[in-house]
Amino acid sequence: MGSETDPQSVRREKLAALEERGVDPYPASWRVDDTAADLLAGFRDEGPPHAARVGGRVVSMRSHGKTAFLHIADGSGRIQVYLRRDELGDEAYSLVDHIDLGDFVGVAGELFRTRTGEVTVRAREVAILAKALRPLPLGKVVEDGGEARAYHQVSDQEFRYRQRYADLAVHPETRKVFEARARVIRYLRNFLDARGFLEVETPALQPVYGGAAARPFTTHHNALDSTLYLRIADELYLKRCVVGGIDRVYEIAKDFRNEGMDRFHNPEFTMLEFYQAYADYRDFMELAEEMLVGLVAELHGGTALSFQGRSVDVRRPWPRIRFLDALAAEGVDVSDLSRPALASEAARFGLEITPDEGAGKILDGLFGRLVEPALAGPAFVVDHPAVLSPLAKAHRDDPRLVERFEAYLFGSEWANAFSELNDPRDQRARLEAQVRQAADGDEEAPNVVDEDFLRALEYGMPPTAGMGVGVDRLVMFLTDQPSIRDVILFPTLRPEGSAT
RNA sequence: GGGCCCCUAACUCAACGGUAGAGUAUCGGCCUUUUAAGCCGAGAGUUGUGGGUUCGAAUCCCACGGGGCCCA
Repeated sequence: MGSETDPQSVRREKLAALEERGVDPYPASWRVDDTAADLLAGFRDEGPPHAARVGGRVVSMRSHGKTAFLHIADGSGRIQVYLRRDELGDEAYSLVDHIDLGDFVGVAGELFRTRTGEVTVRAREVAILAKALRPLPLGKVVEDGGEARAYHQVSDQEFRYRQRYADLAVHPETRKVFEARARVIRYLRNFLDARGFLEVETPALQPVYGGAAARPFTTHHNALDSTLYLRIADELYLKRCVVGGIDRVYEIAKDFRNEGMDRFHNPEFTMLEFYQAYADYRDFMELAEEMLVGLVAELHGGTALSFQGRSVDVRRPWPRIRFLDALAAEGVDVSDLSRPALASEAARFGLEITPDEGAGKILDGLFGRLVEPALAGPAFVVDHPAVLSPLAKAHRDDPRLVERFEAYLFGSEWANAFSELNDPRDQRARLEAQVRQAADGDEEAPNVVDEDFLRALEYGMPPTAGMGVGVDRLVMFLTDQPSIRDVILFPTLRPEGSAT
């Protein structure tokens, strides 16, 4: 295969040539004193020359015979390097012939400003730090008055998701998304820490799954010879913590749901859940508003947020829309919440339902079709029917409803909260009803009652509010990324059939 | 689960039933302040895979694979 101009063969040949000269193409270390960004920021035209010692990946190269310019990129940004044969000597300069785009190099020298005005490291010493055997699809990037114009960048989404390492190496803006993601998570942690919440870790491997309606991933523990499930939610364990007296508790963790994948769903995703004793869902609406307003200010300043061409203002307070009122406003008859009545309403609105879908599913479907798309600005949907929410407390004013809200943004739910159900008798009845649903074919209902959870509730759980936040989706909104795969470093993909 | 769209050189794209091309990248040559460096020259493809229609298929049809978008 290896014709002489095939990039990978060429690189292997250069590597062999280096080793023949006694140059280690993968040295153990190279002391770095500076980052590209610091050097550029700290440069002064007057005064003695500023020493510079950097390392980075070669992302562009212009060789002129006895001189060469290249740009190297480190974690902070990129900086130009200027190599002269008369200053480096023939032997050191000949390294230039063995450097390819994508190689890591170390450069020591001093800063100067070129004729065209770019702050540049004039090299006194050059070393190859790691030879790249595989070419990166490096497009050309031109700094144009602060704006980086890029040419011929890889646009193939599959490549970007499957080879995120190359995507990151080639697209600085991809890294920006993940820096923003880290800021979001840091903000959430600080937000809760500052309010006295304790961060905990609960099991990802669970003998009984619960806390949400979803099909689980199933696995097996060999030593115990027992089936275990990857958690679909943290809820039931965090409530156990509240039973134990951790009045304010939270967890940021991966949940796993064995369901379809799309722009808003990845099989493993990051969930924040937090619980506060002696609070109710109304308190948490305030908290949700504070949280999002704070995040928007943290990431963008101000209260404006744009997502995929739509712009909203997140200023408080947000409208509170009662679930059944919203459906009624669309013409749905919600006077009878029995399954037959709802099924006929669904038919009237052209919503197909299957026999195993209960009243809750139908309500959910009607709501998703008729109401959700219109919820562009921040809003709370509140007071859901009890059938939809087996873990929420019955509404103090209307026993058909529960004390629950979902926070919406850009037509999509990003948070879900209840006044938590703490009556162990009511909770048992609802969990047993779920198991019956499972027996009737509902694959999203848990198949056994979590007796240990009920035991915990029987010891007594104070009145408590709880909220779950889909962190990935929140990051999508805050970073204006169109797909959940753009905010997960290594999203789930179908396994590659054949390599290379 | 259903519908629509995409897959051509390493990258970005053209060719839309009649010989598969360009720019970048790569390779060789020249070049001591360039920056999408420049000039001269070269190599590079089982057009995602498999089948079919046709004198002839990247192009039309079918299946499969992968991806994207929309809907359930």
